[in-house]
Amino acid sequence: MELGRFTKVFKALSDGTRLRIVWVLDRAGTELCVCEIIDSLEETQYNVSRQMKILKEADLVQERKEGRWVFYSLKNPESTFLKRVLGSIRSLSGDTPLRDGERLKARLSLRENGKCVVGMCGSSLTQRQVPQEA
Amino acid sequence: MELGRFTKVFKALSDGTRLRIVWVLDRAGTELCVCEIIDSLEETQYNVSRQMKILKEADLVQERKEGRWVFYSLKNPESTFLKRVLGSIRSLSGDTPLRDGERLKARLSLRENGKCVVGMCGSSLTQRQVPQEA
DNA sequence: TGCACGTAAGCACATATACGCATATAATAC
DNA sequence: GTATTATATGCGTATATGTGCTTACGTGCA
Repeated sequence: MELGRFTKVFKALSDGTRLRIVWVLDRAGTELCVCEIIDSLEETQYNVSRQMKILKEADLVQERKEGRWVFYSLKNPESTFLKRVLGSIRSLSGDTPLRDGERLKARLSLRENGKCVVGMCGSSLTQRQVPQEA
Repeated sequence: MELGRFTKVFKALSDGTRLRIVWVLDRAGTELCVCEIIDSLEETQYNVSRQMKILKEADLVQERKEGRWVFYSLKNPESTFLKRVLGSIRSLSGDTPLRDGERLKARLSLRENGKCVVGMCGSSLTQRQVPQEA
């Protein structure tokens, strides 16, 4: 497997926001609506959207469109390399992922018939205000 | 394990030169003298030296000084995370690592009593000229 | 047709990164 | 001492990256 493929993947994972997204996707086990990721991380809409694009270009996630909604999921790792890398992320812990996981769980409980039915923040916010960092 | 630790490691591995260095160190199985790394990668002295510093700051390698020589080796992975990540790099292949490995082997054969005794390039070059890329 | 909403993209800017070059540091040799 | 050798560092610069803000796109609904 080529050098460029490796560096691309590592680069995609070298950012905190993207790492959290991958972690949450892995944790969820299913595809997630963008708004669910936004609410889980308490990040801005445009930032999450941007990072999703980078993760997609690194071939780490795939998207599925359904009406206005876009669902993202981890791509099935086609190589030992990706299996190991994704596996490594599972040992991620600490305050931030912990809270992300809790918010993810809360967001997922709002689903109906396993589908996302609410927008961002579970309310009518279009843009998020600055999230409080730990 | 903290988010920052993860991103730092991934960032350190997101560069082609550094990835090749880690791969060569892993491949060698022993500590390598800086000049052996330089000759294996056919990279400039200052560039390799710089990347070693970054890898050291990411806690991926350790150094041991002996007179004028400095030997670098992979740190023993203290976590599952690092074990998996380093394991993932082992599946690296392609032209560049292949050639790096061949040059490494050639360079290691110049050792005496398991020690590096020649300088860079096996000759008297102080600075390397531009390496030809594939 | 027009509006609302989920998502993506463009622009601006501050910061980080990679890398060539020259030079510095440190240890050995003469 | 000076010279030589192995390695490290500082400077300059081109390019990449992260992120806030605004705006555009696309779909569904009144």
